Amino acid sequence: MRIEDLLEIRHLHLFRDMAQANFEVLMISSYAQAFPQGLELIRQGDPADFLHIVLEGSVELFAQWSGRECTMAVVRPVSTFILAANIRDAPYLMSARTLERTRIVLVPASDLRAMFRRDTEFAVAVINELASSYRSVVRNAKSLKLRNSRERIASYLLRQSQLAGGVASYVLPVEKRLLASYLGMTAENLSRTLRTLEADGVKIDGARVIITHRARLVALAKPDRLIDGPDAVAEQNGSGLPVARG
Amino acid sequence: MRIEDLLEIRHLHLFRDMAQANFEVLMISSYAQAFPQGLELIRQGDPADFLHIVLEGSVELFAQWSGRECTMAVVRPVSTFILAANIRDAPYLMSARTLERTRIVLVPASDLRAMFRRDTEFAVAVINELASSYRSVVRNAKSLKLRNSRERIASYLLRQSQLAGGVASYVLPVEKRLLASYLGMTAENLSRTLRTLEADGVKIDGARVIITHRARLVALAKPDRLIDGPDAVAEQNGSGLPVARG
DNA sequence: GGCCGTTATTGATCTTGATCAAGTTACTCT
DNA sequence: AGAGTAACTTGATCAAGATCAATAACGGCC
Repeated sequence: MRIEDLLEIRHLHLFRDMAQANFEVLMISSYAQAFPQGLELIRQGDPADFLHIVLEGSVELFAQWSGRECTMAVVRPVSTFILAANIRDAPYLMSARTLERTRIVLVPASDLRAMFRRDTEFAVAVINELASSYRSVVRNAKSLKLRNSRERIASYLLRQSQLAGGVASYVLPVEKRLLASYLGMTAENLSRTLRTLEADGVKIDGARVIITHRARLVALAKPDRLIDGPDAVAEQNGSGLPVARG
Repeated sequence: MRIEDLLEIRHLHLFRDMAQANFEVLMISSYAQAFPQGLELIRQGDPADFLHIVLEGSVELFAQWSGRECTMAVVRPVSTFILAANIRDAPYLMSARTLERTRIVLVPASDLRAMFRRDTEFAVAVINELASSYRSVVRNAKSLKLRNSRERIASYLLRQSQLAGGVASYVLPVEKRLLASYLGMTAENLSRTLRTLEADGVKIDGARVIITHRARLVALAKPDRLIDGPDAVAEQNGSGLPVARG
């Protein structure tokens, strides 16, 4: 593995505080690998052998049931995914596929499980990471159960604006098809609703979002810090869609 | 606190493996308290000062937004809830109210956070608890996004039957109103759908469920271990509704 | 037992969102 | 550049589920 990769991984909350020697032990049995676009990295139900760290590219986490499929999250560099399955030594609950050419580091799950018994700082980091992930999914479930699709779209658009620094205009970080699935609706419905949202203070031009009347959009979205954050770690791990850039 | 309460708490996965001395440290600053029915124990957004352990009774976890409300889980003895908020030292994402007279032990969150730095076995237990809770919520989100309400009801009924030991007849462990909210639908819709499910192998008589043609119900529910479990810890913590008794 | 408030059911209607079916635009690949 | 594919949009229709309204059943409580 490259030196610069090791440094990036070392900067993750998960690995930041552990002893250098222990970090090296973990990394010695890990390896980086590049995957082409559209490759299924993980199939739900498979045993969780490796913690995955995305170095470059992006990965979609999705779930399947009875011939249906939905997007659960998109993971961007540099962050880890499916930590919980590794820890429980249980089958993956989600599948994963690359959205583009992606470079990933694979850390053997057995080494992880051994390590947090030996390194307290690492154990604490794992605890914090899991607690954050848990809270992210709870937020997500709240949004799904308490909001209708119009409100989910509005709050998503608003949150992306905040994450990009409060800008009024930005580009959607993912395809609309995928966004629709993430928000729990069909692509057609997203498209239609985006159009009707022009009356509520946001204009869509292709992948570009322009907030024309923030107050009106806020009145519709009713953003709530207990659903929409801010939550420092939520956007870094695999529990949300990636951040938009202005 | 009573000796028998301490013993029950000690048997929880979370506290089972830690050193006795450390357990006592945690318990010395904790206290048990009884609450009447219908009391709001926690309001979402409040700072997470205490880990809650239910000794007797039952507690509903619910979420509110914009005047709407939905049930997220029901916690039964003996188990803990809102561990993640305590760990993150962050506001509660969910509210909690007693469904009946309930006895609860409150453990100061600051003591918890100090303790998993000192006791590795406790840290490992916290890691396992959080990983399980995370997976439970993911299962829940999958069910909400991939299944329609008819399928959610069918799989819920089937799962309860399994949890009660594979019995063909059992009593619903919660009010239908609450079940409807947990499953993400209105009470009217649950009522109506339950009726139409008679054609699919399950009969409802008040709170009693009688599975008349299991194969037919299975064909509709398409139970999936990656959504419906089994998952040893899921039912013990605050991530699911309680288990039915036959 | 009978009263009262809550929960459950049932029916009628309405809204939201899904589905089906074209079209159009955008992107990729050679 | 142009063909081919995939993504997006738009319209028409349909189905699922919500809402509103009224009644029925249940569960505590004196």
